[in-house]
Amino acid sequence: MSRSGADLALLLLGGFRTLADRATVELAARGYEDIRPVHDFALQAILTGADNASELGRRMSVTKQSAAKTIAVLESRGYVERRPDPTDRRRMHIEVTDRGHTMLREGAAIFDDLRQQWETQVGAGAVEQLERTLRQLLGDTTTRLDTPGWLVQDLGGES
Amino acid sequence: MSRSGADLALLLLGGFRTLADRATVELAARGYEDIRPVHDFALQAILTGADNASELGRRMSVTKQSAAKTIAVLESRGYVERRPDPTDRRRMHIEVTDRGHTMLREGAAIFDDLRQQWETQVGAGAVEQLERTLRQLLGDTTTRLDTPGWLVQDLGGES
DNA sequence: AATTTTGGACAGCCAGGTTGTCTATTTGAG
DNA sequence: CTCAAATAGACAACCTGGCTGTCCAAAATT
Repeated sequence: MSRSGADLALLLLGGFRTLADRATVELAARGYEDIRPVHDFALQAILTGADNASELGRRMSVTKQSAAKTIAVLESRGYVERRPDPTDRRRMHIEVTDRGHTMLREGAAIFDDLRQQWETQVGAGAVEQLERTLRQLLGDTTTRLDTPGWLVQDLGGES
Repeated sequence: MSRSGADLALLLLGGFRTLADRATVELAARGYEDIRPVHDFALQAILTGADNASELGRRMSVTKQSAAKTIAVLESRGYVERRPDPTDRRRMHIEVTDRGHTMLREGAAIFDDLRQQWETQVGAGAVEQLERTLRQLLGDTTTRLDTPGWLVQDLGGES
């Protein structure tokens, strides 16, 4: 029964939110309470070369001002440090701290874990198939994951 | 090659964004320039019984204040009308206007169209499989699609 | 009749984007 | 070598779309 296209969109969003929300909860449980997936991804971008605000902005498809704000948050939380670039005095070089590295590792582990849970639910083949289809559909589209204010939601504490 | 769980999350988000962004563009092209999928979904909720702010809030898992804001937007754009409920003078009854109905139909058509495009890209079977898997994984989780500020993005006008 | 619940509105706050403006520095053209 | 253009970053002001808190009027319940 071919459902509507809107349903399909909702399912995709639901899938992402489920993963992201659970990851947020897990991260919080491990002591990274003030962090959401966006920060995780930003950190990853920084680690892989986007070591200044302008470049980070380009990578994440947001303005450099927004990128600077994100960096400020990461810095205040102790995940990165900023220091003047010795060769270009306009730049502030961004470096991921030890805490940042650790958080990144934990984050990746959590996501991998979630993926595995899904595999036990529907079989590894189904998850792979899902990924393959999506990859094929999206091609090389870069996904910007900006301003998901909703990632910060309560997540329904089991009060 | 089993990629990381984070990739999977990004793919899901990317899939949703692709659909949502394209739908926004299409809607705009058809004269609904000030509308994003959230409004579409809110309208749908209103149509199916959430005919007052408090109820709409419950349906969309947001506060009644937020729901009221959304309604105010929809009203100012002419998609709904508010009129006092004759039987309960606390309530403002919300009604979808003709324009609202039309927009809803167009929106659904657009999403269906996008889905069909995907089917021609990867085959109807793959899309169905993807849906089946996601449905299985998500179960009866209700997806809240609040505050996607990012749905409003430029979408890279082809200047 | 009095209390509790509910619907709605208003104010103020926050996050995370945006544009616009400005300075310092580097780069590149002539 | 000099001067113009591009780039990095910061600051301010604004917008959207959530949130909480407070408050009032109208049900609903006791």
